[in-house]
Amino acid sequence: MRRTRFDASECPIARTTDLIGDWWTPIVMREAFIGRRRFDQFQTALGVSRGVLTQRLTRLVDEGLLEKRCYEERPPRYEYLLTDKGRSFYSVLMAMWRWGDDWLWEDGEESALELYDRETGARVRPIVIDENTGKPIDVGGIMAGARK
Amino acid sequence: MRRTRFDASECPIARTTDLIGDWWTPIVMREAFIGRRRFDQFQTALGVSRGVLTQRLTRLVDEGLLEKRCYEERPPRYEYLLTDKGRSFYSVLMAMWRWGDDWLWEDGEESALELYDRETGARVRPIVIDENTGKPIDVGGIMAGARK
DNA sequence: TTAAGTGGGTCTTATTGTCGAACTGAGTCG
DNA sequence: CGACTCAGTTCGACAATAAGACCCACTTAA
Repeated sequence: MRRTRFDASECPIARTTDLIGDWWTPIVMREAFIGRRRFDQFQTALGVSRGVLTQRLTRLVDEGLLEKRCYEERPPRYEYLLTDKGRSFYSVLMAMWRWGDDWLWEDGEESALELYDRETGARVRPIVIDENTGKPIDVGGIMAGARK
Repeated sequence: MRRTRFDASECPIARTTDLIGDWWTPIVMREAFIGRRRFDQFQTALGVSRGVLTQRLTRLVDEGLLEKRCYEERPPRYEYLLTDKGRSFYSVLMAMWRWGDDWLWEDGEESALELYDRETGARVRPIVIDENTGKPIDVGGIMAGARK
């Protein structure tokens, strides 16, 4: 049986899950944000099987998060660049970072990595708020409903 | 071969991926936020195979996002409740919502669902910012580095 | 001019994961 | 008694992942 697809769901969470729910995919995107571009850069950085990497990069290109560009004709060489859609996915990774950093280390243990502002060097802590009111998002205060 | 695990990675994104990278898992969490509690509520709402649902709920309990509680002794009946860790995962789902809503509908088409403030009824648009400066998170401005 | 190397993949085999449906089992209801 | 409910477990078929071998177009070094 084919794995259940969510890409035609009404729910944005489900559609996003369909795209990034493949094993490795969020981590491939992370590497793209770090600046990796070429197949072998991804492959050696991640140690992922070449077959899986091919499938993931191809899907991310198909979905428009990455763009495959030939940067050299002879011999033919390609690179994978972030598109606007791909770049804006950074928010999701940052939300994942924050939650993972807050909850996925044992008490006493601390994650070794932190986020910094490239200009000021200040520590950055991602948080999800409502763009309109500036209030933090919390479970109780929000509901989903039909578009008015 | 066993699927590659990221739960011991140094990177919070990778650890989060390990947890929610299972097919169905983010959607099970979504249902928990909607208020589902019992096995059959999840199962009929989602149509997921019962075996997979069992595995997902068990893992979410093991990882501390849900708590399994017996709410009736005779006959024995259980419910799955969000813990603090689970509730705080809402941010990640909201970031996924926003990105999916922005990018996963064709031009001209619009998603049918929106988020509303439960009190004011105003539309809510999640956005990820830096908690310290209030500035939106963007790719260029941030770097990851060793904890100082 | 052949040998080794590089970038970007494909192919194969073995193992895991997922799907759908049927089955189990404790307990309740009529 | 038989039917029904909740909360799962079990099963066989099919899909996805891992690891590594292989391939091909070119380039560089000997």
